[in-house]
Amino acid sequence: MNSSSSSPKVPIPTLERLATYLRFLIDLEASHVETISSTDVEKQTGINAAQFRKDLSYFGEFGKPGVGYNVQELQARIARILKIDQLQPIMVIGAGNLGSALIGYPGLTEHKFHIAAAFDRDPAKIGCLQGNLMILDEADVCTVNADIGARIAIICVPASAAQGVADTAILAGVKVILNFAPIILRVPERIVVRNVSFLQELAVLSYHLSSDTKK
Amino acid sequence: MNSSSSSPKVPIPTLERLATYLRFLIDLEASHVETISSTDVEKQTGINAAQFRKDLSYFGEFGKPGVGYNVQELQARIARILKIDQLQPIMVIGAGNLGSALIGYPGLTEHKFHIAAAFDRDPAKIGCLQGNLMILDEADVCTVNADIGARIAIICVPASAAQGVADTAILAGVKVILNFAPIILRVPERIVVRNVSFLQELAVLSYHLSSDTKK
DNA sequence: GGCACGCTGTGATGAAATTCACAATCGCCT
DNA sequence: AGGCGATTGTGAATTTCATCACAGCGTGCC
Ligand SMILES: NC(=O)c1ccc[n+]([C@@H]2O[C@H](COP(=O)([O-])OP(=O)(O)OC[C@H]3O[C@@H](n4cnc5c(N)ncnc54)[C@H](O)[C@@H]3O)[C@@H](O)[C@H]2O)c1
Ligand SMILES: NC(=O)c1ccc[n+]([C@@H]2O[C@H](COP(=O)([O-])OP(=O)(O)OC[C@H]3O[C@@H](n4cnc5c(N)ncnc54)[C@H](O)[C@@H]3O)[C@@H](O)[C@H]2O)c1
Repeated sequence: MNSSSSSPKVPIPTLERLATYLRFLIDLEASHVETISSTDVEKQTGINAAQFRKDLSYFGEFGKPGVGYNVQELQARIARILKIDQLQPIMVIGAGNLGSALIGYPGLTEHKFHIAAAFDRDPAKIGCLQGNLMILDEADVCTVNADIGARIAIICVPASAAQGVADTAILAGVKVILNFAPIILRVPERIVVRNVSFLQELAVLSYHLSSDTKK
Repeated sequence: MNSSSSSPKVPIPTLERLATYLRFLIDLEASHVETISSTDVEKQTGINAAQFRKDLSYFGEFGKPGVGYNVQELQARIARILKIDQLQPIMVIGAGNLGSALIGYPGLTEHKFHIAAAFDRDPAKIGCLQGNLMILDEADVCTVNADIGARIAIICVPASAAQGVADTAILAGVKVILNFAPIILRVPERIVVRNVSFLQELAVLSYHLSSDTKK
């Protein structure tokens, strides 16, 4: 109904699934599949066919009745919707266990995310290379980001330091934050935060063990 | 209304929030706060007060009208609901970047999760120590788990290997799976899977950059 | 060419989750 | 002791999300 320029209210779950579709389509493209129908998607991903069509419908019309969707084209259009059709620079703050894992993760580049800079406060880490990325001083976040222009920050510092580095990142021009620290960040209205909580995931799983009480 | 023994239909979002409450309560307890009201929770976490009360109401009555909730007691009861009131054994499969970060993560123990064993297929890693945990051969998952009795598995192997190790884990008696590989696992009905997808999170964030087109 | 089939896009319907609103309860203060 | 402000627990209303169902179009087949 409306083009990708200004979509008024796209449900968050739809956005989450778009990323799943994108991944799926990339894999399909690698397998040289040219066309796919919503029913095929349902068979292979378990996501309801109507759901898939409705998700796409928020952004325009993509498919041909009687045929389906062109894999390559759809993949490109979803990437555009998600603003990852060209390299999207990211800053990582905290180069400990988790931060290092992210820096070394090739999957990010595959999806056009680019870790442009990584920061830490530990003098033993500053100046060291991780892969081909040098760890920078967290005090320089603002000046460095004036060059880099990252609008996405990933926070991988201990909970006690998370609010502080979030504030700094926002000052440096970051618009959205992926937070791995187990606290709820206080940020201005306009800033979007998403939290990743392994503990939360594990807790939900752990709860489900209850049904197997027999054994 | 019904006790913690057999709750018929607890919404998943409620379970996710329970973990958040738990974390929050642990921090409160460390700050020697004894009592808290649902409105306080709203102020400090941003979660609606009625939501908080309704979430708890699925599991019985916890608070006192006019007063609020006893922090310590509530914390203990949520832990019990989530089955993490005593150490919950977990197996990790794949001791690469991400698996290693998890193995070295102290936050797990803090929440009564215990990584009882870690497996890999790489001969260079098998037999090595990470922290005080020895990496075991992935071929031994079944025999080892006969001793350990882990019902939770965390999958940290490449996407191409994920389905295989999931099958193995299920054979070994695992009931629920936390999957970090970017694929949709095919598992029997009774098995609960939760996927953690950093790319999905980043994609949702990246999408939101659109609204800041002015500058 | 025309007909029949398959698939899309979407309004209508249904389910689920969140928020509202208030009666019931508690502890405190006088 | 009794009334009052504060806070809980929860049915009802609202909002959000998922699914259904079908009109309409495109393609290929006869
Ligand atoms: N490791 C995991 O598997 C895991 C899982 C879930 C959540 N987390 C969370 O992710 C965060 C990071 O975990 P981790 O295991 O990598 O911890 P870590 O201790 O290995 O690394 C934290 C890093 O942050 C740096 N740091 C501290 N204060 C800083 C500051 N003000 N500015 C910049 N850098 C600073 C430290 O020097 C260190 O290098 C924590 O909040 C943790 O709770 C980790
Ligand atoms: N590193 C990250 O930050 C990150 C982020 C998001 C998702 N992931 C996903 O998590 C998974 C692991 O990522 P990683 O960075 O740790 O990769 P990695 O390559 O560092 O580690 C993978 C490990 O799995 C082992 N392995 C391979 N096949 C195996 C098998 N059949 N049985 C047992 N072990 C096996 C390998 O030997 C290796 O040690 C991948 O699916 C990746 O897409 C990683």
